Amino acid sequence: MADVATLGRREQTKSQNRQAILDAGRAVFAELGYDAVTVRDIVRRTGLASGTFYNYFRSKEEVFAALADDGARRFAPVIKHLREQAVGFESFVRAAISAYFEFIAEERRLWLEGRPAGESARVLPRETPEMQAVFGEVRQAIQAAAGGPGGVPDADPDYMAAACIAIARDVGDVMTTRRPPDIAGAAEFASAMILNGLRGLPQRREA
Amino acid sequence: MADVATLGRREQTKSQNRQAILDAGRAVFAELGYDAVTVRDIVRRTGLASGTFYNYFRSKEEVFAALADDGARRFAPVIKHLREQAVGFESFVRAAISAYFEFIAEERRLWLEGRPAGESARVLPRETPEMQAVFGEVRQAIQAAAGGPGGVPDADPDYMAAACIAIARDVGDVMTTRRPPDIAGAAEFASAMILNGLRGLPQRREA
Amino acid sequence: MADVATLGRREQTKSQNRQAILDAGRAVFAELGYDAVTVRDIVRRTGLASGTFYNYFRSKEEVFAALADDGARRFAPVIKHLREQAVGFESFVRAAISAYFEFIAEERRLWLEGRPAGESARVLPRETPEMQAVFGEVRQAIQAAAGGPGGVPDADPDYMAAACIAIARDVGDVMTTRRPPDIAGAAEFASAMILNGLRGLPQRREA
Amino acid sequence: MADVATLGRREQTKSQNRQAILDAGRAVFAELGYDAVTVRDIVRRTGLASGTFYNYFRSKEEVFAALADDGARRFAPVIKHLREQAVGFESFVRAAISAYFEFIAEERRLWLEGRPAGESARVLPRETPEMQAVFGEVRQAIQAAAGGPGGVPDADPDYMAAACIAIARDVGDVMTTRRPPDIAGAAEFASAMILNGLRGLPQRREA
DNA sequence: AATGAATGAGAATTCATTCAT
DNA sequence: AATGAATGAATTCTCATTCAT
Repeated sequence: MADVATLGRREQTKSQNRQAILDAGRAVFAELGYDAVTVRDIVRRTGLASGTFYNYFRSKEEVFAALADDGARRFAPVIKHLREQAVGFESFVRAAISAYFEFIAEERRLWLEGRPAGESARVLPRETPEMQAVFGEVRQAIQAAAGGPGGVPDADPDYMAAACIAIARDVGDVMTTRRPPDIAGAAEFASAMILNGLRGLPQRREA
Repeated sequence: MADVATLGRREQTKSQNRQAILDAGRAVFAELGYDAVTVRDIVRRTGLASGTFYNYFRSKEEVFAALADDGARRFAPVIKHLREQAVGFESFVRAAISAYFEFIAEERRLWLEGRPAGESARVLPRETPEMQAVFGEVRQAIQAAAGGPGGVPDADPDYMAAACIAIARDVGDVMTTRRPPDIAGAAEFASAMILNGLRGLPQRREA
Repeated sequence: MADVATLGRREQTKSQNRQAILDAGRAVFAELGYDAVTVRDIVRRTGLASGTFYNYFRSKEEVFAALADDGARRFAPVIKHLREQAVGFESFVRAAISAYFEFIAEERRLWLEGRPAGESARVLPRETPEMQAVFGEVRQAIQAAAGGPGGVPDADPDYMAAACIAIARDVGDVMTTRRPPDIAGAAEFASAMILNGLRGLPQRREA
Repeated sequence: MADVATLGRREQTKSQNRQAILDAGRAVFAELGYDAVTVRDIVRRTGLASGTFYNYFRSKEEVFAALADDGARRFAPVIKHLREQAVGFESFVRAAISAYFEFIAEERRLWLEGRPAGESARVLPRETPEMQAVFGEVRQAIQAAAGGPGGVPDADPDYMAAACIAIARDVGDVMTTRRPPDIAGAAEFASAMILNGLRGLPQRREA
């Protein structure tokens, strides 16, 4: 945690500083939530001088965007892999939900670990830039698959994407509040809800 | 508990100020969004002196909470009425979803009406304290009905409530971005997604 | 000098604060010059809290403008009196020039008094908001009188005003650098330059 | 003193950088005005590294001073030529004023050309370092000629120089605000004002 | 209670200057 | 010499909160 802060400033090369800011940003976004975060919070966490921040980013918005970008870059292949790996839409949904639930349970665990017992999470893992990016990927995947051969019904793709992500996100949120979180049970629930929900949807064209 | 008619003059003024602050809070939360709102914004809107605010609330958080409370009190009977009116869970879901979608579409319309064309909505109707309260009511309703005679399956009630609300909320959000919003279509989509989704859920007890 | 700063804050009434800011503004504008002055400089000088400044003015620009306004209000009657008092334009010019030169010599004297010997003036008295206002008054007076019965020639009034003020200002500047300043001599010089200069001007209409 | 041809390669580069900084300084002083200019502005314009600036100048003040020096060196012969060319003081004044007014009108025109219509000039040509230098030259010329055979009266030379320059400068400023600027008229006005003004001046010695 | 001016901590941002490379 | 990232003091401005009236 204090690693970055305890490094001498001089030793940090240029790209290390950029990374230090991103790391600090990730940490404080997770800790305080996007709106509560100030540029100062990020800077403080890096141990850099305040002016240095502005050599890399113009605002916390840019940091968030860069983080989301990073996330998208890292997760896009994972999602892609999941889709290729899976036989049919159903197995894709189950795999994606499981991966997501495991990820947020782990994030939550890490978060609670570093905290005094009384303090409860203020920010949900799914609000991190990375997760925003993942949601974007999934949305695109569903929208692309709508009405296609994968088994996704020919209903409104925006509605479908919104509904699927909403279920995963909010069931996941409930799951992470449980001690211990029942990852398998929650994943089974969310997957069933999504798959059955989609299955019964009215088709857009012809019966 | 204390009837308005039984309040003396002084208490009248007192509660008028409280109400003025709540009204102002509702307005600015809707206008600016929770995070962007400052106590000054609320106070300015009331015309009261800034110090007066602190006679009634300690922070904007308290105002928001009071508003949500108000909402809960006002909407609880509406929800109840909807449930009593409906024959079975399905017709309750359809009625509730339709009512909600109509409400947010109307809110959105009113919002856009008062704006120059270019400006897009910054705050979603469902983020208002009142809607938070409605979601709470619905959550309780579903949780109470789980596994009961109304047709709600015997699955995890927290997950079910979360999933149902999530679908309604996020499909509703997508709907309100469309010009014109297809209320009936979106309601049909969300209802089908919820009802079919729930129907296929694994039961908790027995096979 | 420290009077204002040593007063307790509480004792200062609202209008006293406004005045304190204006006084501080006048002092620091004279000391540092308009561009170099920061809001902080003004605030520091008042002993008030930084936020208090913004209860009265939005920027140093507003302070300067208020000061100039003040100056205009105070000097307008003086100029007017000078004009009424004077028989003809010539005696007005002589009186105005003398008054001006006496004023800046005095300002300069006061300024030097409070300074260590080595330090030279950084800001000319004529750059104060008050003097800006006076120049404005004089400009209007000359422009109004052009071609009229007072003896002001019928040449371009803007050019005349600019030239007269320019002479007074710059000869005055040179005068104040002399030890001791020869007020009478400089006034005689400037008056002669202005009056003879104007006298020989080509008329605008007819020979 | 050191001829360019005698400079070695290294010195060549050195003086190229110095010149680049001066050029950039001239440009940004003209564009932004002295006070608004930052060292960064100058450096940015050169394309050099920020640290390099400090190998040549210690501050923007030094750049301005060097520019003024340059100007003085370049304009001194021009002024001298004007004086030698002219028969008598009057023709010198007329020639100098005309040259000056043509110069600032042209500068103004060039400035406005590169601007959107709404934007008005922020920096006066006469505030450039070069013009400061020219004024210095003229001041010396007048001071040197005072009471001499050229027709300059035997009055206080500092006052005379100040008054003449003041008239030219401020009438010129007014002229450049007019669309189109009446160069000939303004020059006639300023020349007449100066020459008649000087003519009537009280002599210093003898009655 | 109500008032509203005063407060001062804290946020964003800029920029002259340094200094390791 | 040249480079240019790092520095951190300085500046503007906002806002929750207090408190004398």
